[in-house]
Order: sequence, then C-alpha cells, then structure tokens
Amino acid sequence: MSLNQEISELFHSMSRILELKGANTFKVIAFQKVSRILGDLTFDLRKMAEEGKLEEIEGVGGSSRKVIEEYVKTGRSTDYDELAASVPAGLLPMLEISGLGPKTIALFWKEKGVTNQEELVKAIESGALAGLKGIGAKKIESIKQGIAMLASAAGRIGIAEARPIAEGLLGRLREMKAVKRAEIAGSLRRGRETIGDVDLVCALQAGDAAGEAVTKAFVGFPEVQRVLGQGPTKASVVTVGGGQGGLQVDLRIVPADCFGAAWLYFTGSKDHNVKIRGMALEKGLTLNEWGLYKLAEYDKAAKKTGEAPAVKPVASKTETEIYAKLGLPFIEPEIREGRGEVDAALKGQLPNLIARADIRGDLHSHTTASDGVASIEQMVEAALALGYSFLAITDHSKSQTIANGLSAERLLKHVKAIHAVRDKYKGFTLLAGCEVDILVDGRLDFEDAVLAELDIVVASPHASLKQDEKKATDRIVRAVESRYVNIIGHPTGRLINRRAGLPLDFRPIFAAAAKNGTALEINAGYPRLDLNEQNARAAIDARVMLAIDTDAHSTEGLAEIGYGLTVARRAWVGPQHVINCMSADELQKFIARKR
DNA sequence: GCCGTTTTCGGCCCGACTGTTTTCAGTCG
Repeated sequence: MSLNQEISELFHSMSRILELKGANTFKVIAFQKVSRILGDLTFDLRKMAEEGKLEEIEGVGGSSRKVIEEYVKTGRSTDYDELAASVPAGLLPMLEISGLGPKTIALFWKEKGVTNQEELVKAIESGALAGLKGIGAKKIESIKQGIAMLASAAGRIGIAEARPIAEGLLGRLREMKAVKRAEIAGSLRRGRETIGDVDLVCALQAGDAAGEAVTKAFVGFPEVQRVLGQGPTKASVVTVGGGQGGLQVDLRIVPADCFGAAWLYFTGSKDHNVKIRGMALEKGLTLNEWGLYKLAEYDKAAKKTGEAPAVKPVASKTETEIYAKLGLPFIEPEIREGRGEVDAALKGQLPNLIARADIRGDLHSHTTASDGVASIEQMVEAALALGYSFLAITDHSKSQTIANGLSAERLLKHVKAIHAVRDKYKGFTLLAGCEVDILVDGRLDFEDAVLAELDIVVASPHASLKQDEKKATDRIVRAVESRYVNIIGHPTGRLINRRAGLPLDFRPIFAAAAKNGTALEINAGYPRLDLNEQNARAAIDARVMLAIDTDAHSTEGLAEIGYGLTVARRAWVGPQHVINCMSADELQKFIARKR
C-alpha cells in the first residue's frame, strides 16, 4: 500500500472512531473528507510534507497536517493511537452492518458490554438487548438481517455486472404508462469501476400521482429478491443477480418537473453535491432533490413529505438549467467526484473530455493467429464498420503458450499476411504488431531484430505478477525504455475484484514514458480497466501519452471500448492525451520518433 | 476539524423511511 493510501485509511479509521464516540458530526465529516482527498491525490504526500505544503490541499487544516507530518516521519500517529485506544477495536467493523449505526452500537457497548460482532450475535440470541430504549423486536430483526446480508455480500460489484441488471429494471419501468422517464443515477452513471448499489430515478407523467403504484410494481419485478423499504416516492430492493448476496437497487420517484434536480441529486457524488449546495447557499438559494429555490421563499413555503415544496423553483427541470443558475456550465457525470471539477468549472477550465467520436482506431487486438477468433480481414472489416481509420493486429508472443503465442518464425509470417491484407484496403492503415510479453526482469519476449520488423509493439506483463514494488517497477521501466516498445499494455495486470496486479511505483514509470515517447494503455476490457482512473490522471499530469485499446479477441470485442473511455473521462483525459485520437499520419510519426 | 470579498466565529446539504414513538431519533443516501 502506498503512503498516501495508508494515511488515507488512517483518517478513515479516525472518522469512524469519532462517529462511534458521538463526536461533532462535522468533525467526522472533515476527517472523512481528508481521507477521501488523500486517497485520490495524484502526487506523493511525503514530498508535500517535506515542502511544508500540506495545508494547500483542500480540506487539510492544522490538525490534519500535524497527523500527516507525524505519520510521514515516524509511520505512526499519536492522535490515532489515542483514539484507537479509547474504543474496542471490534466496534469499527460493526458499522458495516446495514441498519446498525454508531448511536446504536455505542448504546449496546455502554449498556450491555457488546464489543464486537460475535458478542452482538450472542446478545441478540440471548435476548439481552430487549428492553433497551428505542430497541424493539423489529429493530433486532433488522440488525439480524443486516448481519446475514454482510456475511453473504461479495462487496462492491463490477460496473459491467451491475449495468445489465440496472438496464433490465429500467426497461421494465419505462414500459409503465405512468412513467415518463427513467434513468440510471449514482455511481453507475458516474462510471465508477465498482458499484455498491444501483440508483434509479424515475419521473411520472405530468399530473400523475401514481408514485405508490410504481413502487408497488417495482418491488414486484421478477428480479427482486427482497424488499428493504417502500413508500410513495422511493423503494429499495435487493435483486437476485449481482453477486452472492444480490445487488441493492434504490428507486426514487419524482414529478416530471423535478426530474433534473432529482437526477443531479441522486447522481452525486456526495462531495459534488455538498459543494454545489454550498454554492447555492452563497447565492441565497437552496438546492435539494426537488429543485433549486430562493432560500427566503423556500423557508416560508408549505412542505409535505413526498411532494415538491409549494413554491416556484428557480430551476428544476434539467441539470443544465440548475448548473446555469449556479453560474456553472454543465459538468459531465464522470467527473462529479469532488476532485476540483467545480472550481475548474468556475474558472472556465473544465477539461474537454474524450468521447467515442474522438477514437480513430484500436492498437491492441488479436486474431486466430494466437488466441483470437476472427481473421485479419474480419478484424479490419469490423474496424471499418466502427468508422476507424487504423487498426493494429497484436497477437501474443511465444511465452504465452497458453494463448497460442507466436514463435519468431510464425510472427514474421503473420506480419507478411497482415501486410498482404493491408495492401487490399487503401486509405486504411493496418499495422502489423505484436503484444510481446514483458519477461520477469523487463526483457522482452523477442530479440530487437524481430521487433524491428514490426510496425508497432505493445509490451505487456502477463506472468509473475506478484513481484515486490522495486522489481516490478524496474521491470516495467525497462520495457518502457526499449526503443521498439510503443505501448505498455495493461501495465499492472490487475483484474478488478480478482487480482491485485503488480505493485508499481508509477513515478519513475511516468518519467521514463514521457521521456521516451512510450504510451501507457488504458485497457478497456472489463475486468482489466488498467490503467485505472487514478493512475491515468497522474499519467497525463506527468505528460505521458495514453492509448485506449480493447484488446479485442473477436470482432464484437473491438466495439467494446466504452468502459475504457469511461475510465479516461473519469481521469479528466481529453483527445489530446490519447494516441488513438491521432490521425494515422500523426500516429506513424509518434511511432517513428522512438526508433 | 475546516473555512472565509458579507465572517477568524459560527456555520457546515437535506429529505425519506423505519421503528418506536405520542413528536422524534436513527439510519441511509
């Protein structure tokens, strides 16, 4: 774990302990914010600490600065140690139990001596908790369910697993007459690589007060395994699919006139919402899921649960309109993470995010020559159908025996075959390449003389992914420095929720990549998505060029670039950062410059 | 704990649902 991650987790733990101790909520939130911001940083905290610049980080004040400085120097924090000693360590994991919050955990601890989850289960079974103030039979039952759910939950599930489930439910909602519009919100809309739950927002037809009927139908959909809550404006369920314990889906229903406000609100992130709500207050406005209102009018207006307040909003129908009234341009959902997007928007410095139309070709693909299922011609036809002007065929090298990797001899024959196909497609640039293995010590799987015959080289790590940081980093740097390597494919080799991948120190890698003109790949294939968004953003900050490739093994695979673009957009990447957005000529120059 | 061209003190986003309540606390998002 990197130093930044360690300190981020330290602050997370401190915020949790403070929560349990019933500390001022805003102090809890302040530490949570520090934790999140430090976790997202693209630069090293040690350097910031040494230069005395910690308080320049938004959210870091005097107290947090001291904690960080001490930790950087000594690897510990006396503030944290004191806090940790003040509550039983076993209480912290109990906060993960759904339906059980800090107040109740503290109550059980102080009144019944419950200090961990095991003791909680015993206390429930023995009936020891009955009779405590505010604790009835239903509450006990809900805690029991929460414990069972936690035990069966697989944690956050991947975006590619969650999206089909969400779209299935959306389809059913959209078929209902009372429903005017239904959309995905939350972290799924923002495109996070893993999803804790799915948020859906649904607008009713004008004048239709059928919210109750919609939630009733929703909780009865065949995908629904369990109903967690249900009212006229919202419902919460667990679906059958989506990991071992099912996937939680929250539906929120609003009148059509409030759709923009609700969509904005439920898309989040929480940090983004807090920021723009603060801006609203500064302008004498207040923003909630119903709309943006003049504060004075809003305070006086009649309000009923589940209904828009009885006052005309300043804006509410579309997100664009609400942003505009706050003095902001539209902010793309992928960057609504409280990572400086609102300040950038205010300064007119929002990034021009890369879009599907900017992609002119794919530089990492496989054919039947190794482990793909399509021929060279079929892949070219598929690329043409996508409107691409170039494609690189990059079959595996010899070490990948399991993937039918090519020997030098087979590779050179394959190059000839690719060039023969190339000559048939005028105006299209077909590159003969190879996805060459980066061996354990950073050498490549082919001699330079072989690589010199190729139009483009993608070098990727496939084996020995459990090296220590030093070895792994040296290995990748060596490949970056090779004059024949144009792209490092899936640099860490991680698989979301399955394999951590190489523990790389990216700073020397970025420095070498920028200096040598080697691009780093965002592999668009799920569950790779490697580089991830943090590393991709740090890469462009370090002036490294990126490639976004599908690593397609079929013609259909070539079309699946969406999640790669999502990672890039979340990393504030624009077309100017990505070699797949170059013209074929510029790309050839980018490759030639290195040799 | 953090923050500031209205503020160095006094705010900090806010609503829905549940359960245990006779008017609200806890939890969640």
